[in-house]
Amino acid sequence: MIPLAQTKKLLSEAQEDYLKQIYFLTEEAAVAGTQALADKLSVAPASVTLMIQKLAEMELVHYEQYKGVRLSENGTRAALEILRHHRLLESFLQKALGYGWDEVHAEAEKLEHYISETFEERMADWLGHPSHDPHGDPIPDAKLVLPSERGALRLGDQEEGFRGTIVRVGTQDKDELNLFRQLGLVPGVSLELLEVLDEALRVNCETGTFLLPQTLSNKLHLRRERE
Amino acid sequence: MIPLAQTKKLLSEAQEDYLKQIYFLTEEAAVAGTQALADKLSVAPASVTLMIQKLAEMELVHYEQYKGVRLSENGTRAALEILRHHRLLESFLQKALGYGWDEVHAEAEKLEHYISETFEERMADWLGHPSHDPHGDPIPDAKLVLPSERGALRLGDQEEGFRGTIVRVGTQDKDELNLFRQLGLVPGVSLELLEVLDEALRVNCETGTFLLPQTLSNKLHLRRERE
DNA sequence: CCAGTTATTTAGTCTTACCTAAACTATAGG
DNA sequence: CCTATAGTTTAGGTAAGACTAAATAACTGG
Repeated sequence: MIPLAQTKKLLSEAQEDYLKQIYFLTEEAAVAGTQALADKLSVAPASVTLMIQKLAEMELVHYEQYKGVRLSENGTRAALEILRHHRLLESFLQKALGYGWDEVHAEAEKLEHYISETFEERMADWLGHPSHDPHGDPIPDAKLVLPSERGALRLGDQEEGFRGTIVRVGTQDKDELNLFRQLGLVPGVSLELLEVLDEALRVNCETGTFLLPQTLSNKLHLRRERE
Repeated sequence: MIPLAQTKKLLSEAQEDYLKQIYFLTEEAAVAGTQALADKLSVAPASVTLMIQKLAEMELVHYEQYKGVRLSENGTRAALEILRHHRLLESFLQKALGYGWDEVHAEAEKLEHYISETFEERMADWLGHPSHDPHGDPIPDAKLVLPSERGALRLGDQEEGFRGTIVRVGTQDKDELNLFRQLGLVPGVSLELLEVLDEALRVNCETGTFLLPQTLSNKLHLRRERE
């Protein structure tokens, strides 16, 4: 009488980090490349290949040599679980423990690997089962389903004259976060796209008018405002 | 220009666990023996010797071959830090997140190694800087000073007729904790020592009269009640 | 005070988990 | 078709932590 296959976790911190990065990279590109992963994780490409092979053996990823890697169903589940941990932690640290907007990430990054399902659940209860974290990033629910993001548009894709409300600041970089906050570009703020330049956008909001480089403007997600 | 020596942590989970156990064992016995540590940590004695040598090199313990081991000043600091993490976590999980009396330990045992000083501090704030955790165990303060335990007596050391109030249930064992709770022996409860037998004590409290084996009665700490 | 027992340490291995450099190989774009 | 680039293989390294077996020290009871 063999017990049910363990959907349960036995993943190391490193393995979870690989899965998370594969998840992020395949949000845009179908498959994740070795080099891109190596950059994100600050390791040599050879290390990535090795780890990917291990993850493939565990059936957490689909892997084709020289082609790239993407998450399997189990891998996606694992990644979403980590994402849920991370984003609930960010919310909880901020709302329950008074962490600052830029302090939460590092702590969540560590703890996401070590909290139990119970901890996850109790945080969700405490927070009232939020659908988004303080940066506007969507939190998978207990069944690991992401809230639908209907109407969320990337600022970088819009045309001059576009007006919208920021719903998400899609970056984890501490400096970028601080910059956004200093510019007053946080979820809830209304904004107008004044001019599309070569490498930047000119935008206007409550706190003023700025030039926003493409790299940054692609990280802002907005909901269109009816004019 | 070399920066100040790092009193800061670079200890592995295993190392921290060794330090913690040495701390507990030397609460009663001046030095901790290899065998006792091996039992507590569920490893072979040889493994303990190896680790102790490593810790001695790091100047976290004082070690004399064949004699035993005790914490150095730095080692004590490290152990108290972990203890503080653990006990704050137990309190916080219970009070803020509604964990049950027996659920807290396992989670705290894991997380104590990974939370930051910030997390520690914020929990302490949230809890109002408690001096004791839900089991009555003392929590070192931010400067790692333990609250004085004046008047706390071990039940096992008392004579027939002794009456006192439980202030601490000094065990981490899940089954023992459950037993104590089922008997109604939790901090705050008043109790009378009826009879001292060979291997057990007969005690009486609100919830009834029981025979308590020595091994258990040594774990109850009480404050004498004025008659 | 010595012998047998027990506790402790040494020595030599093992495993796991990651990582790297260097050499080799596939692939896709000109 | 051919080469630059991205990806892979190979071989090897490190670090942590554990184990067994054998040697040695310490304790204890006669």
